[in-house]
Amino acid sequence: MSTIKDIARETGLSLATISKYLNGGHVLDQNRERIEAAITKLDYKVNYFARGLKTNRSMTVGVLLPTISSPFFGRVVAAMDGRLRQCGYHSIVCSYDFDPQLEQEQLRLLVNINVDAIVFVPQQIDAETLTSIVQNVPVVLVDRAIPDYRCDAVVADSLNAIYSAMEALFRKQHSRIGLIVGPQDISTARERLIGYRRVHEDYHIPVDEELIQVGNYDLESGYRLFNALMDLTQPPSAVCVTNYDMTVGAITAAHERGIALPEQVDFIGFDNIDLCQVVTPPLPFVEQPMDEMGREAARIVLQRLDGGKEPPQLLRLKSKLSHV
Amino acid sequence: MSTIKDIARETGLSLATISKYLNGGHVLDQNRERIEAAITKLDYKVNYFARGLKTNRSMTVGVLLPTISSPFFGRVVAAMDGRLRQCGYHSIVCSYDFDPQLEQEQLRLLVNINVDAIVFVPQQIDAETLTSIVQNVPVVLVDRAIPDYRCDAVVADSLNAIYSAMEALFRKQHSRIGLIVGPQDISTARERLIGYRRVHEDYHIPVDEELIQVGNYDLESGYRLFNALMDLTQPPSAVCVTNYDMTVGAITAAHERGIALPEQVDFIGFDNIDLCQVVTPPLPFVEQPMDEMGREAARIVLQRLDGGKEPPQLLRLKSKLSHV
DNA sequence: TACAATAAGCTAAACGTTTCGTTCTAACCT
DNA sequence: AGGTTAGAACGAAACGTTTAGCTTATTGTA
Repeated sequence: MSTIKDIARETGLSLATISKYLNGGHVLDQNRERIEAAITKLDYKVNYFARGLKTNRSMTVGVLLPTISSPFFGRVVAAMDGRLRQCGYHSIVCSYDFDPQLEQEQLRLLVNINVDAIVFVPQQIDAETLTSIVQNVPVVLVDRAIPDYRCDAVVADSLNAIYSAMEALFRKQHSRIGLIVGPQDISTARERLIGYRRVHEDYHIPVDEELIQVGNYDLESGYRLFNALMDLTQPPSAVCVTNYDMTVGAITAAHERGIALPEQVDFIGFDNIDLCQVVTPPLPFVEQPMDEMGREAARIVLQRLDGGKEPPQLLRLKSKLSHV
Repeated sequence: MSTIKDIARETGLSLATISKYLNGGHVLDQNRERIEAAITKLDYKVNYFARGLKTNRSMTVGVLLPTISSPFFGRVVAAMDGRLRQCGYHSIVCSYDFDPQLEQEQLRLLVNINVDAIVFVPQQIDAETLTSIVQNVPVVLVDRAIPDYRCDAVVADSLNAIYSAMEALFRKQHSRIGLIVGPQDISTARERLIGYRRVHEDYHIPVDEELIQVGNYDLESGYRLFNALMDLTQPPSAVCVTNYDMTVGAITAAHERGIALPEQVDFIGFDNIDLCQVVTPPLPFVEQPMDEMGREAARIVLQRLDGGKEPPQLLRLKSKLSHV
């Protein structure tokens, strides 16, 4: 591996000049050419470690997700990465596979490898632990907040999303609407349930607790809980499902029972753009602003990396109902 | 941030001794305690950059995937990461979102940040480009091979997987079997098609080209191509779909048309364990050995990092048909 | 023509580790 | 008691950059 010294020797210039050029500084045209030539000739690459040691920057943003196989997070990260890349930063992704132990470990890893910022979708961790692990590195929470932890966060407005979905169904004269919601230790899943209750309150429609089914965000629970709803002595006339995988499960269950969506049971899915659009007729779904979440997360990260000292902001982005 | 020097000062020991201890060396019990105490007191953490600069190792494995939202790759990576973690290595994931430009860029990034090895699911890149980007870093290909590129690779035996799936259907007297297969620039998708043709040859059953539908591995194409098969003047009596998302699409299409799987049209899915198991009756599917692929990839990586100089190996792992 | 102002390049010190070769200490043997 | 040896600790150099402070060359202006 050749170093900056080799380039200096080859070109007859000093280390400082080479370094200056590499970092975007101005050098004489003639020297620029010489340096370029030497770089290609010797196949020089800057040493990441040496640079990091001096600058204390890695130009790298760590991303920690509950799982690596989620279309939702995949989309958010893609949007974010695109934006960061434009500014010379790169994303590095880790997942903890829903394991609370690993959640902390991976966080420690990111800190250890000196990422300049951390974008984090938390699950179990509490404010205190997070504080103790991460110091001096800006953290941006995505999709979920952590109670009592002060930092930037970008979330979708789950409460209003469900609220409008319900309103749409109320307008169509439904008053018994099934809800398949996620684990209640996830802040946004809680919010979705709150939205469900609040809209009932506001419209003076009683909530039948039987209609609230708590799943764990996977396909199987969507399938099982949709069936559970239909097996009630008094089944709902409409069902709203609140994430990607459970939407697949619920639609499959409906199809199997020969229930025509949305004619026999009205239906609103969540996040699963592909599936909801592909079925005939297309089904309405709540679409969280994935690209916007990614872009905003990137914006905040860049702002912090630029030394921004504003108080932490909680950004609540609007979800939208695909169509009614 | 405190450094090893602070620990030395605090304990009265020399840099060398602290470093030795940090790297697992033996020191007097009394000193060990002093060092430990100083470390917690000063909240010392080794500087990743400085260590890397000296050792030329990052203890980090870069993983590059076509997309970050795939249950298949997610599972493979999880298995791999678990194994690597046991040996003190960590995985760092990037994706190129099916973008050939980004595929190269991300590869360069991984090289630049000095990962010790690269695990790579390639799509478009050719041997020459890859060679020019990655030098002196062991590469392990996963799921797909690259023509003319000599390196370790771990793939599932797609050819035989499809072969056995077809045999199972032949045994049930099907002779017109639809195939929904992936893009033919992906090596394993090619193999799956070859397996389809070969088994027909071997069984002396003619191939009707109409029955071969080439999709692009997403939900929509599974849906559309299943419908295309059913719309043939002479539709197949069984259908085999060859990845996760297209399996969702195909099952949905079948359900919508009121086709009972597997009674009216026999069916074999791929990879989508959740969905195929949840439907009633459960549908057979080809299950690629995701965990094994991950573990084997890790094993090879570790072997290379340990200086292993064996010739590159192409590991072809057996897929299995869930049940008949 | 002389002088300031600007641009370009240089020297050398630092960043925080690891590691080689050396020195010190104490235990063991004959 | 003298000599040997193993174990522990040490001193110092090196890894490949960046950057502050300085020198030299060039240009424009009075």
